[in-house]
Amino acid sequence: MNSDQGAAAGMLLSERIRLALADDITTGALAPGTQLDEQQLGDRFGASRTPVREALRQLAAEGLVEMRPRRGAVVAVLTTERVFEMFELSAEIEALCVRLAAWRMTPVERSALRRIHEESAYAVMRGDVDEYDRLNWRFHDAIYEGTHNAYIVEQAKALRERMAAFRRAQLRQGGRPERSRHEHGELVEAVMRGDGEQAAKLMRAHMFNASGALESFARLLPGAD
Amino acid sequence: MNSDQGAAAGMLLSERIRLALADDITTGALAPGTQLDEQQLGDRFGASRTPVREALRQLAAEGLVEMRPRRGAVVAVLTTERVFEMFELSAEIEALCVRLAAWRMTPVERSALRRIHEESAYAVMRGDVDEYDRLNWRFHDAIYEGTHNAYIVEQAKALRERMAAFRRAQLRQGGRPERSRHEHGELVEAVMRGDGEQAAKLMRAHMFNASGALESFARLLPGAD
DNA sequence: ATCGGCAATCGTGTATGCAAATCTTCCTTT
DNA sequence: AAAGGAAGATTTGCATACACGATTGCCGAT
Repeated sequence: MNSDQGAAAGMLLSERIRLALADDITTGALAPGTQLDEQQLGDRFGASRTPVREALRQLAAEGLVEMRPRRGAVVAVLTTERVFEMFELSAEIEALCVRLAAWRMTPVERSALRRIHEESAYAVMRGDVDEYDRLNWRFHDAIYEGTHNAYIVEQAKALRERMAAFRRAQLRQGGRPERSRHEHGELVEAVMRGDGEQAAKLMRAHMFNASGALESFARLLPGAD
Repeated sequence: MNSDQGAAAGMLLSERIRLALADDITTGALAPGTQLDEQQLGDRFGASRTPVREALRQLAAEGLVEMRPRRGAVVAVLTTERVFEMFELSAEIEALCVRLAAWRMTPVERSALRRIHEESAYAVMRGDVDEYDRLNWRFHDAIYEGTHNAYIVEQAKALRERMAAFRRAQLRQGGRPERSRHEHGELVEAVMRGDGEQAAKLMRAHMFNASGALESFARLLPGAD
C-alpha cells in the first residue's frame, strides 16, 4: 500500500492524503467496505486527524468513500446494480460528447483525432496494452474537448475517473485492443463526416462492447443486495 | 440572510452550516465572488472554524464555492459562458432521461406522469406560478425516476440543484407557464407512445425555450470574461 | 510621484485537547 | 446457556492553539 508517491512537495497535506487515498481506492489497494480510521490514517501519513478528515470529506463528495455521521468512513461499496447504472450514464455521456463533437470539432481537431487513432495502430501491432490504454484515453479526451463545452469536459472526465477502478482490467481481456481500435475507426469516420447521430450510436455500442470487463468485475462484488 | 431555519435538530453542525450556506448561495443571498471568511462564518453560526471548513470543502466539491489553497473560499463566480455550458449539459441530461424513460417507464409510472401534467392545468388557469413550479419539478422528477437508473436520477437532481439559481426567474416571464405546459403535453404523448427519440427532441426544445430566463440572468453577470 | 522592498497583520493549514456518541466487553439475570 | 444491560474503550465531532504563507501598508529609493 503506497503512502505518498507521486507529486508531493509544496502541495497541501490534506491534498496529498486525498490523492493517495483516491489512488489506493481506485487501484483496489483499499477494498470496498474497508473502515477508514482517522487516527490510523493520520499515523500512516505522519499527519494529524485534521487533514485526514478533510481528505475524507472530499473523497465522500467524489463518491469514493461513504461517510456515516459519527460512525466513520468506509471505502464505498458498490452493488453490481449501481456499477451498471454508473456505467450506463458513462456510456450515454460518451455518446452525447461524440454527437456534439461530430458537429463542432474544427478541422484541426478532427485531424488530431485521426492522428491519435492512427498512432494506436502501432500499439496494437506490438501488443503494447499500456500504450494503447494511454492512446485510448487521449482519444476519448479529444472527443470531450471536441464538444467545445468545458463544463461537459469536466463532468465527463470526473465520471470516467470514478469508473477507473472498473475499467482497469477492461483492455486486458483477449482481443480487446484490436476490436476497440476497429470501433474507434468507425467512430473517426462518423466524426469526419459530421454525422453526430451515427457517431453517438457507434459510441454506445463501443462502450457496451467494452463492458465485458464489468461482468468479470461484478463477480468480485458482494453477490447479494 | 437566514442562519439556521429548516431542519436542524440532531443534525451535524457542519451539515447544518453546509445546508444554510448552500441555500444562501442558490438564492443569491450570498453574491458570486463573495469572500467566505471562516472565522466570520463561524461567528455567524455560533461555531468554530472546524465545522465551517468542512462545510466549505463540501460546497467546493458541489461547485458552489471555489477554494484557492491558502487563499480562502469565495462563492463561485460563473461566467456567462460557463452558465450556458452548464445549461447545455442540463438540457442534454434531461433529453437523455426522457429518452430512457419513454422506453422503460411502467404503465403505472406513465399514468402518474400524465396525472401530474393534468393537475398542472389548474395551476396554469389560476395563474398560480408557485404551484406550477412545484408541479414542474415533480414532472421532471417523474421522468428522472422513469429511467430506472438511480445513479442517473442522483446526477440529474444534483445538476438541477446547481442550476437552481438561474432557473428561479424562469417561469416568471410572460406566458411561460402556458407554453411550458403545452410542451409538457407533447412530451407526455411521446412518452406514452414510447417514442424515446422524439421525446428527447422535444425535451431539448423545451429546455431551450425555457432558457429565455438565462439570457436575462446573463445581464446580471459580469459582462467581461 | 511612483516603484520596489520590507515588515506587520490577517487568514488559512495543521496539531492537539475535550466532550459526546457509538461500539465492545463483561457481568448479571432469567 | 442465552439475552439484556451497564461500564469501559474507542472514535468521531467540535473547539482551541499554534505556525506558516499571503496580503497589505508603509517606508525609502529612484
